[in-house]
Amino acid sequence: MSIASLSAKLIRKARPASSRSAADGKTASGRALQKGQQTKMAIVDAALNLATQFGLEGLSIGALAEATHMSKSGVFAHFGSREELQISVIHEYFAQFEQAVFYAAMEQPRGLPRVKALFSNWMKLVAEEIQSGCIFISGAVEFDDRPGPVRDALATSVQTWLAAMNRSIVLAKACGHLPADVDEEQMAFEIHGLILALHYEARFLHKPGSVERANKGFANILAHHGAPTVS
Amino acid sequence: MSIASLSAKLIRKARPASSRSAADGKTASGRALQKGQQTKMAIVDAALNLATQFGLEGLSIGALAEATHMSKSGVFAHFGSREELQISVIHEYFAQFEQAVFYAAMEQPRGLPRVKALFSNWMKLVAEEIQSGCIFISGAVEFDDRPGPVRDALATSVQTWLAAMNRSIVLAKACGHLPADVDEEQMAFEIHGLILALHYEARFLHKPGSVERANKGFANILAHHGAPTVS
DNA sequence: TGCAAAATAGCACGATCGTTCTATTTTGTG
DNA sequence: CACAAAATAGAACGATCGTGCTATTTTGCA
Repeated sequence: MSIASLSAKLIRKARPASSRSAADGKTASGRALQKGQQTKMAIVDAALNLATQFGLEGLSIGALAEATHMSKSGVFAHFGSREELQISVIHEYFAQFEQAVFYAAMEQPRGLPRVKALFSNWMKLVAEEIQSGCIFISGAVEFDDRPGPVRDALATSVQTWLAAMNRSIVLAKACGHLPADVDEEQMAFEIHGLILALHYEARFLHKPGSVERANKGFANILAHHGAPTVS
Repeated sequence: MSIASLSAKLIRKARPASSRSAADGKTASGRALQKGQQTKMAIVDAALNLATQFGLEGLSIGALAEATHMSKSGVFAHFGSREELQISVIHEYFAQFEQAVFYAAMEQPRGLPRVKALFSNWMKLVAEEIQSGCIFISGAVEFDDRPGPVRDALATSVQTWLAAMNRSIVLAKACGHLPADVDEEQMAFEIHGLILALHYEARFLHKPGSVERANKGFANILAHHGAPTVS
């Protein structure tokens, strides 16, 4: 399953009202109203901002109500539970991540250029998140050993992205841009480490030069795994 | 400042009662009682267990009281605030970390053997923490942008350890075990990334083979930075 | 052994949280 | 415009949290 097809799946669930009314045959109105979805999107946007800063666990409905100038129950009614709100935030973050990192790199030709673009886009996003925070990283810590739908949504999103990264390396091998004996799992693991080190040392330790070190580390990984040395 | 000297500094503060009584000249007893310190150590131990599993923010005094079979106020009185409790936990974790990773590696001769031992011990500890959690990692996320004494204690501990790692690489260069032009900050950054990737992929994603990938990554880093290829 | 001080317990406080229930307002449409 | 349904607000709930205050017990030493 491609990262794109998963994204499409996430978009479902958008219009539960219309399908339910058709199934019930009870309510007369055949079309879903739009005002609700509209404000719901605004709430999720605000929630994403709060969650990136304070984490998914630090996201409270009261603070969210204040941020959106609504009442607590007004916000709550859109989701039915805090867990659903958190899941909505995860899906929204995943969609934005997919757009900024994955799709943006698809314009590059398959092979090494695309691998480099994927890393570059990923780096650029995380570098911005040094200020705001990244829920793929904070969420991993918060839901380490807390099973449930929130953890599942988080893990699925991350795994989907990491799998996409893996495939791009496999494709680079197929293109002859990387030696055929390269272990893509190993290479993706090392790249993931660079991103995590960047986030840790820059955001938490405020250590200067972390972005450069992550870039240098990527070049080292490429060189070590047999990519042609360039630029 | 060595990691050892910092550890000694952390131990201070242990006996506030005796020094205060001497200063006041009020209380007659010249010696600090021991029962309090004893149960305090037991509380910190239990708190460390809770904190590794649920994070420093997930550490509640109520749960800690239940774990130690004490009353909330009985626990609370030993620290005066939750922040002090969290700081005590951080200091205790740092002391154990220092013992298991740093001191244990000091038996190895300086140079590459000691660098390898430091990484090996670090790896072994984090591999165990796949089950329990690591407060240097979870704490970094929880106190990303929350200034205060807890964040300071956390950051100081981590920086002390990373500096020790750095120094071991510098020493390896001085011994001629690594080329003189090796960038120890770069090398330490990449090693740190491996540890973080191990913690993320093994503990959160439950991905098998992560320990082997981290070890392989360390060998790759050594090779790329010009260490003699061995075993 | 007695006595002061330290250690611990018990209780209650204010605040915040997610959630529920019941009005009230707003929306979209016949 | 009218009317039903959707959207939002308001108030209250039980639970949990850190913390302060006041007993009560335990400790260590003269």
